Amino acid sequence: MESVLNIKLSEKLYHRNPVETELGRKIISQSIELIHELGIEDFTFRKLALYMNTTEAGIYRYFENKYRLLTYLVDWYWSWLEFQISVRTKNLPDPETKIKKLIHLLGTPITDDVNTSYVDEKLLYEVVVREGVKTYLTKNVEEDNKANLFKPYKDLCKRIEAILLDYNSEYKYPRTLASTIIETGHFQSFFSLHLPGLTDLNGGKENTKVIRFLEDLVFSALSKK
Amino acid sequence: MESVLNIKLSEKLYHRNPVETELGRKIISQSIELIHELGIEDFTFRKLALYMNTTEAGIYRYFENKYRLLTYLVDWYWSWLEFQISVRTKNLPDPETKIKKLIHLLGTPITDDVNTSYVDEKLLYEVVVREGVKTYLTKNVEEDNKANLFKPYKDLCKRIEAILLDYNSEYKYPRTLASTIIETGHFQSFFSLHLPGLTDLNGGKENTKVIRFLEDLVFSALSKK
DNA sequence: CATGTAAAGATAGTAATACTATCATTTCAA
DNA sequence: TTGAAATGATAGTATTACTATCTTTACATG
Repeated sequence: MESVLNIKLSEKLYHRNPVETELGRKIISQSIELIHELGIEDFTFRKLALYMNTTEAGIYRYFENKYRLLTYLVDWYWSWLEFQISVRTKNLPDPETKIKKLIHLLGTPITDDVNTSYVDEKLLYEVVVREGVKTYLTKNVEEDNKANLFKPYKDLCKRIEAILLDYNSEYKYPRTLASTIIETGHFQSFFSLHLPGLTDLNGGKENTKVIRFLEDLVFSALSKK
Repeated sequence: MESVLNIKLSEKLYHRNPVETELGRKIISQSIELIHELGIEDFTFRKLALYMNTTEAGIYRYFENKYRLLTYLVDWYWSWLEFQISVRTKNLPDPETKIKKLIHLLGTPITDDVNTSYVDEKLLYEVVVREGVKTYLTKNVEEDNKANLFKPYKDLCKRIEAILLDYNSEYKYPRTLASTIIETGHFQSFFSLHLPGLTDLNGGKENTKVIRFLEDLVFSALSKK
């Protein structure tokens, strides 16, 4: 077994399942590196083929185009994160601690998970922060949504929603708050690194300040008046 | 005078100032339509030239590439919105009313402003919601930021920050909350239209539910404990 | 009225992108 | 040993993302 943790993703995402072959797994790991380096706009399958010493046609056998590949990577990340959250909050005593834990998990690029050999989670986290929204902010969202391409994201939102409701079952917008936490965590983390003028959260080590902001925001929203 | 309201944008955004010529203004109005129709990924200068019955080379004389044009449009929108907020909150009696007003302005695509002849604000609003973040979620953010390409966005955040502080001068994250309101407003509005599974805000007319969620979120965050 | 200049139109060309197709070779499993 | 699946090698096509050049139009000024 190459990987202890096996993440199953929709077959609509690929032509040939990349986790089943050597080349497929190499496409995953190397594309994370190259998208990280170039950004999705400048990233091409030709460049990836050169980068990993294979042929363009070979990559097209696995993925229809670079946006499908990106969606695959992002979906993989959401599934992995949901798994992390489920495992790491399971035995926590109360909902408050759970919420703190999950905000922490959302904001912290975890050091490379030894159970997933061909994915560098730290790098993937940065790719998801910068490129993730580009999977759904498109003209064909609805079509892609019908094909269930955003299921892992929805599942993650639902899990977070359940934890939020556990803390305050009266709260009116649990799912909205769930997606807000995820997206806000990402773009504030991006701002603090690259556009410091847009946030008060710079300077701190890692994302500690983003995490504190989110805690403040979430607990004030959830507290009953 | 074609346009009563004149918005001045950085010269780094264009080769030739589009507002000064007939063709330039036509590029603005028609590109909003075509980006709205195709999405920025499928939009090309060639298609735009065909669409507006001119030549590709002509468009390149105004804008370096489609992303610069997009940034121009988005910057225009932020400047226009900041102006709207400043005018429409100026004479309001108290900070609470001002905050409500600005959330309303952020969430509502205002019907076409008669003062800006060559821009359809409703259409532009939808373009900004779907494509806006793609101007800064790139590999070259920092470079573009140095060239001041995001100044209108920063100015808007600062204005919102000032209003938030007016309501509660003790609040620790006013600028972060400002950018959070803007971005959350956009993507929740997008979710409610295209990915209803991700939000509790569907069904309502226009963005009223998004607006109510934001009010709830902002006032809980700002209220002193 | 003549003339100069700025803008726009017309046309062409080039390197890179985004694919698809075909055929040969390797691998490994029955 | 044989056959299927995966990979590699090569080629080709339409489109994209530009740049360059030359002509025409418009209009402003002396």
